[in-house]
Amino acid sequence: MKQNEHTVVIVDDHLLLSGSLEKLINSFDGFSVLYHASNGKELQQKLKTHKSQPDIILLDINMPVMDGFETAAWLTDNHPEIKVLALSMEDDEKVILKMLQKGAKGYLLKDIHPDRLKIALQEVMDRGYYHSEKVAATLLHSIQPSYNKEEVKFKQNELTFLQLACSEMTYKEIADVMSLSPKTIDGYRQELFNRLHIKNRVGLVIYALKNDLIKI
Amino acid sequence: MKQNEHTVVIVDDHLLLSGSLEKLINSFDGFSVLYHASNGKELQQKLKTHKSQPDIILLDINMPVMDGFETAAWLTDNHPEIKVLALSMEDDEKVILKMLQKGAKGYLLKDIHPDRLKIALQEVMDRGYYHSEKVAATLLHSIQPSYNKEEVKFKQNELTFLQLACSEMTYKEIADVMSLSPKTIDGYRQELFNRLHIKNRVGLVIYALKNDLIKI
DNA sequence: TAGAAATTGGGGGTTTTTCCTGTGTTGAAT
DNA sequence: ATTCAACACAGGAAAAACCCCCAATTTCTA
Repeated sequence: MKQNEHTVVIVDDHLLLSGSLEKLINSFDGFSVLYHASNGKELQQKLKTHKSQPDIILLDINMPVMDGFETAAWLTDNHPEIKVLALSMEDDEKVILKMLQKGAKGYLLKDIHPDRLKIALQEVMDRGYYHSEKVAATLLHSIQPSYNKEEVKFKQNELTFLQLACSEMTYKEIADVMSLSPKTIDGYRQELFNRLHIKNRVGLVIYALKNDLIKI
Repeated sequence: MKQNEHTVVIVDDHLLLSGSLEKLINSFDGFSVLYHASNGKELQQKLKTHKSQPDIILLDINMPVMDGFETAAWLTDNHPEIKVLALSMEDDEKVILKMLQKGAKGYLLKDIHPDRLKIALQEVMDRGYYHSEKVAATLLHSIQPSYNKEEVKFKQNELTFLQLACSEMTYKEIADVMSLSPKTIDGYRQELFNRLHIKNRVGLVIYALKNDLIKI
């Protein structure tokens, strides 16, 4: 490593990406890759054993073992001096916001042009943050007031019921696992049916799927 | 491009990956990247305008406009001499099989080690095909005789019922639109519940979703 | 601190779903 | 000609889902 060079660590379980990314970054003037890790746990260990710390960590979100959210949170707590740049395919507003709340200094989408990566690394070192255009737009959107997009929020119990109702359990069984009376469960059901304008449990499942409330 | 060098075209909408992948492949002895495309449509155009054809096309599956399946099918029909190597994150058996049916000569998972990519390219040129270990295992599994994994086929009426049952209609309504007696519909229901080992209509919806019988 | 709102759940009813068993008809195979 | 399998459908009944109205308690809030 040359002097005055900024160092990067890549945390991604897609070896093909991280491997070729390393070549790319090493070709950038002023940046070099220290090492890789394929998940958060591995990163924790390597941070301990390697003497020199990276300036920037390029962090993927979807990883086995210890995902990007957990890892970012841990890094913010334990290594606040290291700048975390999230690198992900998802431009889902909720994911982006969550990642930034965990302390990421920037969020890059994997569909950016390679040249952009250099700009991103430079900006993070210079100004302390960087975001893809799409991400910036998403962020802007997230702070806009939402006029007609009727806000559908769920209380914790309601959400739990809704998710359980998307399984093969009967309402009686749901009442049991939630330690509530079947009548209360029936109350949740009626309330949700009315609010979401649905006719039966099938409608509930469809709604939950369309709104990412459950995973199949 | 040097003589005797094999040429590669990358089709992927993740510019970051395709950009750094290019660097990687160009560093391989005997391989060089001709150009990129970020979807099937773009590839079609570039194949027309560029005079020299690639030996191999590295093809992502998830793309906007014209996805990997469509593109692979088109390539097989129109450029059978070009070897298509699918490159994807999904190790879902159905996806792999579908891609190979469309004519792909190989299937690489994005979590393979960069060194593997060179082997894959080499193998495709030498032997005509290459698969990741995981993919090979999946393929092997898929051709094993399925003893207990009973083949689930649906008769036309059964399938229609199943799909309608995934809406908010009552069985009575389904019977009406299918011009059958509610009792017949009930017969379909019982038969399906038994065959698919499900307990109620929610189970039916989940099953239909998992098996791509309906779209949300 | 009174009143409103949210939370929980009971009473009691109808409709739909779920389940089991049985019957007549048809068309193909023996 | 008989047997067999499939299909469409019926009767009957229990369980679950669905629906409306009401009440006690807590919690928020004006």
